[in-house]
Amino acid sequence: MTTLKDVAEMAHVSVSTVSYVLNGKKTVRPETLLKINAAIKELGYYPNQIAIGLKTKRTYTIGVILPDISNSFYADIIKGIEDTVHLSGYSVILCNTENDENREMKYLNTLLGKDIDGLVFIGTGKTKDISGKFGSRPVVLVDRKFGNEFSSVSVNNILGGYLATKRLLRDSSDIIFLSGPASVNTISERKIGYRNALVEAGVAFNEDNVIECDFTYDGGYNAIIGILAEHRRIRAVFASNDEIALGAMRAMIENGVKIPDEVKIVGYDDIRLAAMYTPALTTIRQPKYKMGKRAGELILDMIMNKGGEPKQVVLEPVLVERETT
Amino acid sequence: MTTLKDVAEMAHVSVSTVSYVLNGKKTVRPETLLKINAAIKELGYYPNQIAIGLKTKRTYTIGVILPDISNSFYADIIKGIEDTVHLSGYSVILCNTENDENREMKYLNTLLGKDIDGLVFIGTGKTKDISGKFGSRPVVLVDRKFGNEFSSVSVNNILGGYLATKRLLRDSSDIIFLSGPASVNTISERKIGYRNALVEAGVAFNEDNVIECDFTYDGGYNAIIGILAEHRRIRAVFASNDEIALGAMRAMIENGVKIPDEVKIVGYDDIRLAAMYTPALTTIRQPKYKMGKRAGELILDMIMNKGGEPKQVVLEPVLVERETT
DNA sequence: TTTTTTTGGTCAAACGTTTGATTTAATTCT
DNA sequence: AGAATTAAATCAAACGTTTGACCAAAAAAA
Repeated sequence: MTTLKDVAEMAHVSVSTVSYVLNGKKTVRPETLLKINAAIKELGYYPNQIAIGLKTKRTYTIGVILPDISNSFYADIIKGIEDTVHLSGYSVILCNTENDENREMKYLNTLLGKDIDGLVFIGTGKTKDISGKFGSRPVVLVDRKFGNEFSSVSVNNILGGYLATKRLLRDSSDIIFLSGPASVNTISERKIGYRNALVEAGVAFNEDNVIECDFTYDGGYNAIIGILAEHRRIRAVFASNDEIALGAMRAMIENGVKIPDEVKIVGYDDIRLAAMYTPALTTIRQPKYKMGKRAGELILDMIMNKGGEPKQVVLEPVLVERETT
Repeated sequence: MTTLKDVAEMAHVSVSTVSYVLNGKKTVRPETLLKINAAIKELGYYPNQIAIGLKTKRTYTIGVILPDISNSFYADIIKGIEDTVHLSGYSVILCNTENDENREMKYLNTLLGKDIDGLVFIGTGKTKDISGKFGSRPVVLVDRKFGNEFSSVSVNNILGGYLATKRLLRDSSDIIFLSGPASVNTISERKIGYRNALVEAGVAFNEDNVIECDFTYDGGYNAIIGILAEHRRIRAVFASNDEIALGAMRAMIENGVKIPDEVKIVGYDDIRLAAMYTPALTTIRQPKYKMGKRAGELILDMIMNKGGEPKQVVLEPVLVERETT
């Protein structure tokens, strides 16, 4: 490895001179500049970020903790983050928790030791009290919120639920809500939106119409199979994510119910599959990439300006209409 | 930030003593141990990895360069990598090139400066000569190969093409190969497998049956629409990835051709959608997660054992049969 | 008891930078 | 030409660790 010292020796100047020109903090005589540049090139020198980090307390690295990178929702978010921060010279450390709180804790500690400049945190949601877990560094929460203590970027889930339900209401007032686990915050908000749309339209909210199922393809599938087994008529379904919707559709197709002729469906998220399915799924699009982008901007801002007041940015979901409605 | 020095002062010992106990490199009197541990706890001390890295030349960080994290193929790979290396205390830096060679170059330089311990590289494929780009650190290539100069983990694409074609051959000898860009290595290997299966079965290889299309859903869709427009009869399709297959299916469904009754289809990759589609797609599964896992193991091995001979591991794809055959 | 060995601990240099303080050289002003 | 100013370059300490060399005291061997 070539160091500043090697360069300095070759150029017959001091280490600090080289450092100064590298950082453009002082001017030097044109000829010295030439010598130094020549030496740098000749030796193939590049600065050691570790040493710089030790001195400056800036690592140009941010950590991202998230539940599952192979879930396209999170993949899109991290892509948004990486895309924006890399423009400012930052790298991102990926921490995949697999929804395991212990692993989450472990990563938190690792990252603290690594002296990251900032952290984007998408928790498992199992840990309720996260205050004081981050030390004093900039943190932004994504798709989660804990009061106003931390900066966050989230999307308006109440609106999302409302939009979906309202669309369905055009065709039927009997709408089944295929809910994920009610304990998850985002889900319960979607339910509120669902309810709001209902009461606004003057239709009674009926708890029997909300069915709590696994947050998966199979969850949706089984839920519909269950309903069908009761010989209950289905007219419209709002699924709290797209995979559930797809599973539900599968169950219907298998049982010969026609979509969208007999049943209308709207999902949530707008994952890649949604548009590729046949029939293509109407859904509430989450601005995933944008969430990541805004999170990246927020964290960069906090790093540059040494904190400041926590900011809450909330994005708006949009209904994208396709073939299931 | 609390440092070793703070701990040392509080425990009334020297800095080195604390360091030694932290690393378990020397034994100390039980009472000193107690004092030190107490001080560590009291101060909430955790070691500064940057400083450690500077001294030891070990950052416990590996870089992963890949074309697109929002592509589930790569997402699964990086998940495999992260899962395995994190067990040995390594973090991964994510570098998303967006298939841009300039960005790829930039990341390479950044990572060199960061003093990563190793690099997993999934190039854009546009850069042909990658020798000498990595300096001397451990590198493993995934899903790509450049002679035997570097360690690599890849999957046997010839076998994959063969397996798919052989399955299709059971129903028809007229098999269309929806190829991605022929310039990509993995694709051309799949084509070789396709050809091998054909000749083995004594059916003539017909270049008209291989259709080069975009490596996307739309690519597959358009290709089939094109064929249908020529009133050409389709009996079996081997698509070089699942998205192409899905697009192709869409085109067929729209035109009333029955799958699998009239046309059999097999895709490639086994992405998440494949199983969720209706009809569920028969496909060649790439062991994505395992590829990542093996890559992680390889890089760890190289780090521990200071290099050694480059190893080539090649994994086997498997046919997973679903509803389109 | 004296010498040797072991145990428990400290010293100080080093890793590759940055940067305030300082020195030296070059330029401008009388 | 000499003094004053400015520009260019250097010194040396610091960042938080690790680790080979060293030392003192206690334990074991002579």
